[in-house]
This record gives sequence, structure tokens and C-alpha cells, in this order.
Amino acid sequence: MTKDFESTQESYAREVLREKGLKSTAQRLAVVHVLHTSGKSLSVGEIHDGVKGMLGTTGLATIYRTLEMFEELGIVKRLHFPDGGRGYAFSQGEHVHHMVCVDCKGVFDFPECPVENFDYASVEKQGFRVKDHFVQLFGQCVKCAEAA
Amino acid sequence: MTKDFESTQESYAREVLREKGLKSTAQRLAVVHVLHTSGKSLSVGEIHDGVKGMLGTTGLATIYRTLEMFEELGIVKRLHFPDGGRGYAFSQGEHVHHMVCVDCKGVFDFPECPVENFDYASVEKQGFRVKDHFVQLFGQCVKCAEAA
DNA sequence: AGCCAATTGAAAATCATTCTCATTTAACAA
DNA sequence: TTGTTAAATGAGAATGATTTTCAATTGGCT
Repeated sequence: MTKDFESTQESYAREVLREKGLKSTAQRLAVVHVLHTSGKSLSVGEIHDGVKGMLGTTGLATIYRTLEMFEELGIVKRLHFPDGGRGYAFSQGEHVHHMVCVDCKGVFDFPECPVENFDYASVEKQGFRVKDHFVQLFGQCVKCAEAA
Repeated sequence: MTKDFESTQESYAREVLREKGLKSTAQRLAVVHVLHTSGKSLSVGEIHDGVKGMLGTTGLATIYRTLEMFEELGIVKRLHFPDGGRGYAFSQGEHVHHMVCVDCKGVFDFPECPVENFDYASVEKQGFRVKDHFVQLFGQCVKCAEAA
């Protein structure tokens, strides 16, 4: 499946896949497309629906497999909601955090990392070595605030 | 079930429960006890095992119900792991974040909130209203670092 | 065009979590 | 204490999400 018009994100994904010796299948590119055009975070089910809309029948397992792989490749970012649900949003691998609108589930980048320059004194005093962190903000976006 | 010796945490939980008109059952106090004595975060299954060890047969549903309630009461804190798994750690309701040792799953408090005094300029420029945040650090604790 | 390993779909299997409802129990009052 | 009653529990069924399996398909290469 070669498309005439491809978003930067799709070309990017295609390139990353090729570099790793992985196939650029219609399903994989559709996942990128759905995520990119939605402009927000989507649940696995929503992504599945979007991909089905583009390609007709598509297995749910493929969506799970693709998303897991894309996360490792840094193409998508997995989000965690307070209720334990997962969501996925497009990402190009940079270190950004996300602000999620609790109403529309829209995802907005948040490039300054609050933890990056944080003084770990109290933690390091206890001997920790901080290796990774997870930061996510929840709130309301302009549109949803106006609608309310 | 009234115990002769009770930890501060157990008395605290008992008091919170009474204030809310909820019952201090053996199961609920056992959950507090297990969590408190473990000194680390536990999965639902581990908590279930610990409670069964204290009381004999105990329903798993009760553990889920108790943990959910305790979280709302601020008695425990739910943690989210990168793989989507959940964990629970004892907490007394203050605003603290946690640092989780990726090896032993130990939980260590982290009272200075990196996000609290963060300049939300870039986010607010987009019109967001930040209402909540989730911050968790991952790394290695002293003991696990030495053992490695 | 043809080959082959990678990928997919469909269904089954697994695992976590929630729900239902009959039974038990903590809290409070008499 | 004892009785009363609403709250809580246990057991298992139901639900829901995620993973696995394996035969069939397909993309990337020659």
C-alpha cells in the first residue's frame, strides 16, 4: 500500500520501520494516520475503529501489537489515566509530557519537563538513583472550558 | 475484632472510617496492616495473599472494594506502573509523590512536588486549566543498587 | 514473478476487575 | 449482653481487556 499523499508522521513511521527491518503494512500506517488526524489521545478501541474505517476488517490483536511496537520505537506515547485506562497519542520520540483534557481526552504537549531540573536532594539523600519519571497533567482545555 | 496492639496507621484508618460512618472490619484493618508492614507497594494479589495470611479465607472482591475506598479516603495511594499494572502503597493523605524502586517495588516518599511550583506558562498560553497531576519517579533504591 | 520471513486475522485462552446476591457482621441502642 | 439493621463480605458468575496460537496472507527483496 503506497499512498499518494502521506503525512510527515506517516513518512516518519515508514522510515523508522524500514531502519529496523520491519514492514510498513497498511495496518501500521493506518494506526499512525488515525492517531495523527485525531489530534487527541485515543483508546485502543477507538484506534481499532478508526483503522477499520480505513481498511475494513482489521484484527484487534494487530492494533495491540502495533501500538506496543510503536511505543518501543518512540512513535507513539502511552498515556495512563487515573482510572487505570490506557490511551495512546502520537509522538515523535522527543522528551515531552502531556496534558490531557479530562473532558475531550485531547492531548497537548508540555515540552518543559518539570522534573528535569528538579532538585532531587531529598530523594538522593536516601540513596536513590532516579532513572525515569512519569508526569502527566490533567485538566480542561479551552474548548471544553467554553462549552461548560 | 479488636486488637491489643495497633499501629498508628491502623488507628488512623479506624478513625477515618468511623468519621465517615464506615465499619472497621477485620478485612479493612488487615489491608492497612499488610500494606504498612510491607514497607513497599504491593499489587492487589499480594495484598490479597497478605490478608489471607492474617484472616484465612478472604474474598478478592473485598480487597478491590477496600482499596478503592481507601484511595478515596486518602488512606492509600494507587500507583501506576509503566506496563499498566497497578500497585498500592500506604499514605496518610498528604500531597506526596512516590519514587518506586524498579527492582524491589519499594516505595519512598517524595514530598517536594516538582509540579507544584512549576511555571505552567506554556500550557496556560494554550488556555488550559490544570486541575490535577500525576508524578511518579522510577529508579533504584540503595539496597537494590548494592545488591546489583 | 517468486520466495520467505514477517505480519495478520480469528478465535481461543488468559488475566484482571466488577457485579450479584445470599449470608454475615459491626455499630449502636435498649 | 442482646437485638436490630444497614453495611460489608464471600463465592462465583459475568464482564472486559489483553495475549496467545496458528494457519493464511503479504511486504520486501531478488
